[in-house]
Amino acid sequence: VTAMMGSVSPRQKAALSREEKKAQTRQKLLDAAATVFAHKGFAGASLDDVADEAGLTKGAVYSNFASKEELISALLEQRLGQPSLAFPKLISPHATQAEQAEQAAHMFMNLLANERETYLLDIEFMLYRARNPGMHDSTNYVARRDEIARTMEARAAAEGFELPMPAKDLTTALFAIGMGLALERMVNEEHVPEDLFGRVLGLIFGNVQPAGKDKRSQPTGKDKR
Amino acid sequence: VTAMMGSVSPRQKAALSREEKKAQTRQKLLDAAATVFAHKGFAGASLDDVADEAGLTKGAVYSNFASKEELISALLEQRLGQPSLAFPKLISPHATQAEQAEQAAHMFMNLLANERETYLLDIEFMLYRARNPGMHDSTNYVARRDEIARTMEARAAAEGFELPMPAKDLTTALFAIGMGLALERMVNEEHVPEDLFGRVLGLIFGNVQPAGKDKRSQPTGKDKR
DNA sequence: TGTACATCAGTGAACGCGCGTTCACTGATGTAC
DNA sequence: TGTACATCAGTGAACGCGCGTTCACTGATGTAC
Repeated sequence: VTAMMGSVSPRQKAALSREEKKAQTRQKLLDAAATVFAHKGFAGASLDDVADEAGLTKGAVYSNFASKEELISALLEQRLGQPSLAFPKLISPHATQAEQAEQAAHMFMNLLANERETYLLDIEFMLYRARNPGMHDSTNYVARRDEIARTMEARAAAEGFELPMPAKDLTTALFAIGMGLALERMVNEEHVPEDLFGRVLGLIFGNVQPAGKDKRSQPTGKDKR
Repeated sequence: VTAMMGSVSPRQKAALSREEKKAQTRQKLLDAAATVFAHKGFAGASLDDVADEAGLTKGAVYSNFASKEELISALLEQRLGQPSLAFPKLISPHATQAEQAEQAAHMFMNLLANERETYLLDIEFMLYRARNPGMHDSTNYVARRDEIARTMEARAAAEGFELPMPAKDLTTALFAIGMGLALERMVNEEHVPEDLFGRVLGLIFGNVQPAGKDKRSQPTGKDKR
C-alpha cells in the first residue's frame, strides 16, 4: 500500500513534505513519551497521556507505532542506545587519577541533573528486563560498556598505570555504582552529596600504582558533613 | 488446618480463633503480593493476580487492606522495613579487611540469590518514590543505614583503623553499589560475576591504613575472566 | 452444657472507568496528465 | 500552470476488556443467658 519512494524525491514547494512532517510528529511523540514514561512508568502511563503531552491524539501514536510496546522500544533505542553516556573520552587524559576521578564524577552528576528522565527510563527498563528475561536490550549495554572499557585500557596503557581490575568488570562496576547512586539521589537528594561519586571513584582508582613512580594520589575528599 | 496457638485470649476449642485466622489470611495475601508485585510491578499486577496467588478472592484483599496502595505499603514495611539486611554485625570482627570484604560480599550475593523478590520490590519502590516525592519511606532507609554506619564506626574504632570516608556516606555508597550490582545482575547474570562486589569492596577498603601498622591488605582479586 | 442471637472474614457478582486497540473518515499533500 | 484523482497522516469516536472498588450475602466464630 505505502509508496515509500526511494531516498530524496524532488520537492518544489516550500514547507514540510509529508514524510518530513511525519518524522516530526514521530519525534514529538517520542519526546512526549520520554517525559510521560519517566513520570509514570511504562505500565502507569497511558497512550492518552503521551498523545496529550505531544498535543496530538492517540491515533497519531498508532499511525507511527504499532503498539505501546513498540513506542517504548523506539524510545529506549533513541534515548539510551547511543553511547551518549560514554563520556570518558571527554576527560583530560594527562590529569592525575584524582583529577580525572573528580572530572568524571562531575560530568556524571551534571548528566544526572539534566537527564533525570533518561535515568528513570533506564532504571525502569532494567527492572522490566529483570522481569522479562530474554528481551532484547535496546540500550546496547554491552557495546557501551565495552567501548568505555577499551578507552580506559588504552588510557592506562598510554599513561602507564594499571587498572584496579579487568577493564570490563571495572566498567560494569562503575556503571552499577553510578546507577545506584543516581537512584538513591533521585529518591533522596541529600543522601548523596555532589561529591560522593567522586570520592568513591577516588578510592577505587586510588589504589592504582602509577607503575613507575610512587605517586600515591589519595583524593582527600573534603569530608565535612 | 494449622494450629498455630497464640499467646493470649482464653479459648476452649481447638482450631484458630477468628483473629488468628484473619492474621493468617493477611499473611497469605502479603506473601502472594510479594511474589506477584516482584514479577509484574506495582502497576502491572492486579489484585486478582494477588488473590489468585493466595488462593483467595479480591474481597479478602479488601477485607484486610483498604486499597491496593495500602497493600503495597504493608508489604514494603514487612519486607524491607526491618534491618534484616543489616548484616555487617554478622561479619567476623577480627578478620583482615580483605577477609571481611569478601565475607560481606559473599553474604550479599547469597541474599541476592535467595531474595530476588525483595530486591525487585526495593528497586521498584525506589523508582516509585523518585516519581512521587514526599512519600513516606516504608523501608526505613535512614534507620537501616545509620545502624550499619554506627556498627562500622564502632568496628573501626575497636580494631584501630580509619574508614575511607565518613561512615554515613560510606554506607550510602555501599548500599548504592549493592543495589546497582544487584540490578545489573538480575538483568544479566554474567555481567556481574560472583566476586565483583567483593573486589570493589576490597578496593574501597583497601586504602584503609591500619592506623599503626603498615599492613596494606590488597585483596588481590582472582582476576581470571 | 445448650440455645438464640450478633458479629464479621471472606465470597462472588456487579459497578464504572480508563485502558490499548480499531476503524471509518477527512483534508492536506502528492501524482498524472 | 491547472485540473482530477490517489494517498495517507492524523482525527475522533467506538470497541471490549480488565482493573480497582463496592456491596449484599453467607456461614463459621463469638457472646449472652
